[in-house]
Amino acid sequence: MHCSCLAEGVPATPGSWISGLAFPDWAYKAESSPGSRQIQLWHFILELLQKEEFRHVIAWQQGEYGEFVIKDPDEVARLWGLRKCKPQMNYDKLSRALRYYYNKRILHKTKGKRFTYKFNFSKLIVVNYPLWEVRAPPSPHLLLGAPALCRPALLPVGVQSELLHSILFTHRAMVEQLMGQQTRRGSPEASADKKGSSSSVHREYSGLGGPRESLPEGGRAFLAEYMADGA
DNA sequence: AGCGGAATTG
DNA sequence: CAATTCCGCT
Repeated sequence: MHCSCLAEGVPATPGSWISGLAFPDWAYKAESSPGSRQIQLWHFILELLQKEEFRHVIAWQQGEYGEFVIKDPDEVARLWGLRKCKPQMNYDKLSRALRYYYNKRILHKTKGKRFTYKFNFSKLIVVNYPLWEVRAPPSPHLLLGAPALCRPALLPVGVQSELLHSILFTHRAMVEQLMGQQTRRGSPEASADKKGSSSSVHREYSGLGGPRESLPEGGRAFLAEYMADGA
């Protein structure tokens, strides 16, 4: 169904990992056990954030990389309680859970801004994924790792495809907003094919710095970004 | 609104 | 182990 990533013939040594390329620490521990793991709050947040039908409930803060605003705290709490079968959930409890993420370095609070938090995507992220490429960084927030651009990266075993999906969408959405570039050709999104085949996320990522060269080695492209803030 | 300790839970 | 519940403090 998915994950042609690891079966590409490249020896995927668990633990060893192309130098300099990594997900944030917390991205590794999503669903360690096969299939059956309880949904995590940050995962759920990411999930809501990537669907535009919740734009009025929770959304990325334009201009700030990784920063999001909970526009309707009660509704988010209700949704979260629905997912976890916790009808007594409210924003007070949910926010406590979010606060536990501070120490875990997953989130931190944006002081002064109401209901505003920020993901700690502090590290370079490079993903081996079909037909994805990001080029020249017009924004001061984005520094493209030139040496990393044309180097293949393996997905670590911990990162599951679902999470990968979320992170990819997260990146695209945030990059778009950073560029002030809501312009999409046609109608992308994962609307059509969420499940199905491995080739579900085919989207030409153009518009980031004009015309590009063709993709390296037969359809494989690499997404490379630095997140703005440090730890 | 936001923080974090403490006890509890599955 | 990641919340959930409760709550006193600022």
